[in-house]
Amino acid sequence: MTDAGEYGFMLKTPETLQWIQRLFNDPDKVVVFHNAKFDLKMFSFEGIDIFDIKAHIDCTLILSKLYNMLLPSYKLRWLSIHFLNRTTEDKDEIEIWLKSHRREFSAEYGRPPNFSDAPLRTVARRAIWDVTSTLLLHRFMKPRVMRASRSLYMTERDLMFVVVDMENTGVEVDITRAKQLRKSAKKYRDQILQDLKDLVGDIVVEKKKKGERIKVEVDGEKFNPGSGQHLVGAFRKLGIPLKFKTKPKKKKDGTYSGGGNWAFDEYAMIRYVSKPLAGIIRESGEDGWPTDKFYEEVYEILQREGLSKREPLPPLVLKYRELSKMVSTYYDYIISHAVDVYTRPDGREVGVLHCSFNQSEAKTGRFSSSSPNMQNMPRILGPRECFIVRRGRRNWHLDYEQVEMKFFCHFSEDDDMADAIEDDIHEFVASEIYGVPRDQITKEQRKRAKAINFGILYGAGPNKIAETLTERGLPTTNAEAALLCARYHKRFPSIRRLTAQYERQLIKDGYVTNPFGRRYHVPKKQGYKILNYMCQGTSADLMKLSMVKVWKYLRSIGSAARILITVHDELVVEIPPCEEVSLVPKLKRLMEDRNSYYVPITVGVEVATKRWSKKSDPHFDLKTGAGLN
DNA sequence: CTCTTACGCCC
DNA sequence: GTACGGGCGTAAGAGA
Repeated sequence: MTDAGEYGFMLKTPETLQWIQRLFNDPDKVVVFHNAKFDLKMFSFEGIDIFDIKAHIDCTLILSKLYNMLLPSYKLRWLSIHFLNRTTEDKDEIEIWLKSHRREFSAEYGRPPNFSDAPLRTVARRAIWDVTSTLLLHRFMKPRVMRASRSLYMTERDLMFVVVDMENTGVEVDITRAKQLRKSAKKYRDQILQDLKDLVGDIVVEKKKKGERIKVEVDGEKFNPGSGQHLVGAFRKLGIPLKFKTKPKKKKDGTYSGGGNWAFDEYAMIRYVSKPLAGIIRESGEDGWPTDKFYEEVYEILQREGLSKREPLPPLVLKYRELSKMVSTYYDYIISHAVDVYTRPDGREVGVLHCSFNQSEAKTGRFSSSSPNMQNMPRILGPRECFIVRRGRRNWHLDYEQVEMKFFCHFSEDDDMADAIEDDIHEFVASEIYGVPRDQITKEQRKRAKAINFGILYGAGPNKIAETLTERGLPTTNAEAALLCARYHKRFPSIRRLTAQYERQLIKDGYVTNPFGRRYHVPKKQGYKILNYMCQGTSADLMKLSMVKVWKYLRSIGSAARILITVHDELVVEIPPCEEVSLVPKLKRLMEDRNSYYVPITVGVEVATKRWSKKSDPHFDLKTGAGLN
């Protein structure tokens, strides 16, 4: 579809690809996509050099997200109906076709059908409706977003190419290691399962059927620690009175649902066992004990303290869950999704994992990551060991230090807090709210102050702060937390002034704007979220800008270094050793901003030489350059 | 097969 | 008197 109203539908052929190439080479053209990243990726797979496009590429998905982050849907269909008053059939013809042909198609071709398998007429009709909508949506969104958030949109637009490049690069994985870890995790998982079966035996399980409760006997061999219902049966059989229920959970739309079932999460389990075992659960989690140590320790405590035979149930269930998760979420996934797999001369099987990064999913402006999610890899347990550094490269982790807390200082403009952020903000706040000199602050006091700092950043109230602390093993009453919060606000009055100011802006305009021009439309009832949106979102936009800067710089000098992943305030770049000396300090400077804000925004640098780890290499000193090459 | 619920990991 | 922010993925269960 063009501005002149011409439209058409093309099949993928060498000729049409050439046509696309010519279009991309024309600096006078503006080419619009809804979710351009997807199309750019497709084109790059077809051999088109998307990083050298002369035309101006726009994305209506990104535009719509910037226009308003709170819309119930960002599908072309919804946006068109809502903003363009376009009409459409109630049903999605292609979706219907896919659904009704799934079985028969899979039987014939051995895979489920996709878009391009649908009848040409259906596909063409839908495609034309889509491109027409996209162009009209562009006419609506572009001027509005350019008025409100011009430079931000330009960053997001450049960022699309960075993301495609990053995803196409992928990360190298050590499949041999993943298989070893999976084997070991399965071994312990099965051993623990056997222990649990022996401990629990046959149980009676309550199931629901059409609103009625039905009792079913479950053979000991069929016991499943992953089932809440089975756990209820097991606890009853072993004579452990059930005490704790799940609480309603907040859903994405802000409403609450769920809750009321018997809870078996870690905190509940800790409260079901005696003190020594609870200690083991906590300590093993904090220090990342190996499974065998945990296992032996549980039984040793049982002996030593002469505890009841049923006591290992909760810790073993926790460990079973953890190991199951490791196997299914991480090891299985890595092993089955690695591509370009080959065996290195040293006998190790390695491959590449191409995960995806979504630059316009999170409301605040942050990236999200999926398939697999690289942003929630456990920090202490096995999975990170599976990610390795490419031969002839080292991975440099550049991370913004305390960046959200720094923007918090920036917005609140509290001089004392700004001074403390570069040292130890939690200790400083502890000293202020406890009225104790900084060198006399205890670990507990600092921990509570830290919880308050983050709690206030996240919009929590005293009760929630008390609850969080208690769950984390530092019992705190509501009154205690309320007192500390009150002292906090008395000592740092600018925080309340700031939130009040945000609330006023919200009432006046319906949104609040961050320093990069990103607007946060927030329901008036949820004003407590704004402070967090501002801190989290400003950090995110700074990172996005940095990624574009870094990527452009690397290209401009023809560097072989590549951006691998981003984890919110951290950027991982793989660099050939010969470039390190000049590049690392340069990237650090590119990312840092020591002047624009109330406090200097600085970047910490760490290097990983073999595996994915933030641990510094003790043989490398950035300042002296010792250890290079 | 799809939805909800519970759980748990990350910043 | 209110109320911790932002994500993703898995398994189990229930209803269709």
